[in-house]
Amino acid sequence: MFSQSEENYLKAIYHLSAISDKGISTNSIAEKLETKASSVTDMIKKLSEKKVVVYKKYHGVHLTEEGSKIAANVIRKHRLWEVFLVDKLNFSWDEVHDVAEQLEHIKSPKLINQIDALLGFPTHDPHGDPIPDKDGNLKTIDKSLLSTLSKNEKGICVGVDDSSSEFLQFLDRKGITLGKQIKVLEREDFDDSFSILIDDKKLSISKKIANNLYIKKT
Amino acid sequence: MFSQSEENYLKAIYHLSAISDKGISTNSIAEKLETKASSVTDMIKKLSEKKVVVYKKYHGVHLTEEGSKIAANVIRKHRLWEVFLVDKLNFSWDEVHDVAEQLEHIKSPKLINQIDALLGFPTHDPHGDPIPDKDGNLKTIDKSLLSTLSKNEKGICVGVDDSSSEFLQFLDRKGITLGKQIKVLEREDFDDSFSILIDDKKLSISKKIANNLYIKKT
DNA sequence: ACCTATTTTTAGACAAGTCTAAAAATTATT
DNA sequence: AATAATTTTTAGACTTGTCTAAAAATAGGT
Ligand SMILES: [Mn+2]
Ligand SMILES: [Mn+2]
Ligand SMILES: [Mn+2]
Ligand SMILES: [Mn+2]
Repeated sequence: MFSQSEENYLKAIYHLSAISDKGISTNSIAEKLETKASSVTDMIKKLSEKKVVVYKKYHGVHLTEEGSKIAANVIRKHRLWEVFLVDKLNFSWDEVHDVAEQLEHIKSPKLINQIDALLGFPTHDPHGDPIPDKDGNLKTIDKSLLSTLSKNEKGICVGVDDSSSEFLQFLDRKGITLGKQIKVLEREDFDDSFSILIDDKKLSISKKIANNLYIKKT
Repeated sequence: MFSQSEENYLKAIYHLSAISDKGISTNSIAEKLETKASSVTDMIKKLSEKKVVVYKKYHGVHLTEEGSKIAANVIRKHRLWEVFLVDKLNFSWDEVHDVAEQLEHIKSPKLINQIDALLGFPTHDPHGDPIPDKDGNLKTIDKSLLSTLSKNEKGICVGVDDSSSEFLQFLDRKGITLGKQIKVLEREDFDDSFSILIDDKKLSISKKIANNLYIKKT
């Protein structure tokens, strides 16, 4: 069995692995978990003992097959709970993360399978992130950051890169929610801002926003 | 904020207080939590520092107003989650306890209030135990152990004293579930067993069972 | 290749929660 | 009231997970 803390480390390493595919550095884990590098080194040794990560001193870690499965399962639980909170309990997408961070550690296979069924076996969480299946496999859909679209390209909002409540509430205020159709009217080379069309309304989108919103081109 | 462990101690003391109303002994807490008396003494000191129990060395503890509220709230969460598991996720009444034991420690007022609403503000858990309201008040219904009924008395099954899955599964096999009408046909003085009528069928009930099943007389 | 800046690991400490074994206090028995 | 049995507390130790400060290794720049 793995402790809450161990699960959080595995999850962090899993997420970091999606970007770099090299050994995951001690510092990057520390930053993600808001802890100190020395704590990370300690924990990594323990996880290495348990055969869920491979550790080469001074050269970072990567997950073993088993470690990867455990991490994917925690992420599966996290995202299913997020869907539950939004679909069944009227939470908004910017309120779910902290609660899911707790719920993801509940140990009961039946519980999460029943939640999965109750929700109709959803494939994505409220932020557009894919939900791993029971074996830990997850299919990534084809999506692009808004910032990579060119003038006149169209698409549907399918996800966010930053799930902070500040960003999500900002999107809410602008009327941007997942599923909405958008079209790029203009790219401003000057400040990398965008002019887009959404709900038949023209909207100005800063560089920062464009770098955190995923679009599925149509 | 209170840790998972602290919450479990408060809950144990709360439950023990329902029976004795004298100072709760170190040993009884240790037994309930399956830990050692020395560990209990340590924890009690900490809880006393935090003003949630009153502690007199060698003479046991009792909850303060605040401690009682915290305990009632944990119990409220435990029982609401149990109802959720049975009503919404097809758990049977003998499967819910261990999962609820984990879920009761999730910290999110909104979460539990929404669960409460989703369930239609239930007043009792699947074992017939009352659910405390938001202020920690709980109304006890008038119920008697089957073992206290006399010949020809009638009533409805409203609760169990022992919630172990062994006992609950035993009741299931006998066809005894909450809400069912029963009538005492005979009391055997020899072994304190009972002969009862349930679903128009005659059933023999041992002393042990009669001591763990609550009836609301009608 | 050498020096410097950065990253990572080690060493030692601490808080929370638990345990065993021994001492102290309470309660029960004669 | 004295002694025996039981309960409770203390003392010291251990585990998990964390931290700070110092040492060691790596990576970068000239
Ligand atoms: Mn978490
Ligand atoms: Mn999410
Ligand atoms: Mn219960
Ligand atoms: Mn419980």
